[in-house]
Amino acid sequence: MEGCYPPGMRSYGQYCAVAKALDVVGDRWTLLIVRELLLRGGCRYTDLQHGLPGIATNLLSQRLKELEEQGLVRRDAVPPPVATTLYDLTDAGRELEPVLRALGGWGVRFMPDPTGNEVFRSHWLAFPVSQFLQDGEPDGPPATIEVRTADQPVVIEVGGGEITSYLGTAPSPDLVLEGDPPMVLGVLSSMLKLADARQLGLRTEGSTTVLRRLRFRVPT
Amino acid sequence: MEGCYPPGMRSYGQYCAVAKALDVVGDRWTLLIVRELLLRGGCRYTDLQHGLPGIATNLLSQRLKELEEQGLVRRDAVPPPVATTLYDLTDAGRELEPVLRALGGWGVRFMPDPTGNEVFRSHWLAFPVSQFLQDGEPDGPPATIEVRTADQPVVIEVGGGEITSYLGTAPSPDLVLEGDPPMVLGVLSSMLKLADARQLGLRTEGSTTVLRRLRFRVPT
DNA sequence: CGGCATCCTCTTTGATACTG
DNA sequence: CAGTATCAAAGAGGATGCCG
Repeated sequence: MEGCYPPGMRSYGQYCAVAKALDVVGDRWTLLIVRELLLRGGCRYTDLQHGLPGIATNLLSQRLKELEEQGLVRRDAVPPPVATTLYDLTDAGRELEPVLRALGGWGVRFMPDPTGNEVFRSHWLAFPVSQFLQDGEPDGPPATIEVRTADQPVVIEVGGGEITSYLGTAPSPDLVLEGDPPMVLGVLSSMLKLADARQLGLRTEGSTTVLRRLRFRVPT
Repeated sequence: MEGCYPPGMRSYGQYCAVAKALDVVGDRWTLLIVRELLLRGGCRYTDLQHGLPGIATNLLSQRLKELEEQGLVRRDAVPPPVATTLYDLTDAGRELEPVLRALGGWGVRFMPDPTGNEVFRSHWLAFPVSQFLQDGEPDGPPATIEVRTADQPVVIEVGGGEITSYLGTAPSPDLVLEGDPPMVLGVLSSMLKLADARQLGLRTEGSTTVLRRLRFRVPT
């Protein structure tokens, strides 16, 4: 039942769009590599390794090769003095974003009960923040939240009805949240009350009133 | 890096909604099983085997067990005289439909170039028909197309701006299309001209004017 | 260092055969 | 019909080695 395009390529052999999509991106780690490239844009091999804790290095290199052959990933050689190669998505690869958003939207149901020994990377916040959080007071003044919860600080900007996030620090944030990822997520999504979170070890600096502007909504 | 919920369960160990979703539905065949259950509703083990050509029976039984443990699939015992067990999705499982639609929407790009030795099942048409086809003449009279391309005939009903499909035969269809799946898909999506398709072996009965009402559109 | 390739072990998959 | 049992082959995970 192997369509067997190149030898070693395993296909479901079904004339169905879902099966054909899974032929290309259904292998283990593949969609997470796409997630990394979507969130980071062009980046180096080592950056990918950092964003994919647990992946074996040979597997990452193999997947990148396959993705390049399938036309989802492009490999750009950056000339000296940088002298490295950057990996980035092609248009076809970038068009997987709705798939990742749908998967993430379905997967949020598992976020409230973390196993405790899971890894977290700050830039993973970008998807949920833009997908699930809304500014409940579009006419309110702009406000910034700095989140310190993992490898790098993240800034969340609220204002004019929009919510954006980026890696970095804010010069004078209205609020600083510091604590482990499930707690920070819980507070941002209003699923955890601030008082409870503080009992569990959340540290805050500044005014927490901005949190009341955040509206959590899983798109239907 | 194993979250290791039950022993044998392989997790990415990442506190990320996408990774958590893939922990549950990222294994080989899992999403195709969900596709079958979405398209068929409650059905028997053997029906699933028929809709999943190529799956090993032990793997199907194992996946169903896992899906049941994860709360995506329910197993209903039907009492005699039928005396069988039906598999069906729970609400959580059914909520994967947007994921499958996104995957299918991305995967249609591979449909124009079939490898030739792929399997096709008629009920797989239901997703693409409802997702990609629109009735371009909502004020036109109702019309029916009967498609004979695989294991069972399929009826496509066009009318009032809506397009629906179901397995079965129409008493007096306006048009009958008979040929292999890529050709029928090509004609339905207007990617293949009727004259060309006929040269390639497409057989038709009745009036083909209804085809001009069908609008193919990949949702953005 | 960054960017892999190799080697080895362990797990998962696939094909087939068999059972209540 | 609805699975379980068995076994070979493929793939994943981990450690380490190589090379500019």
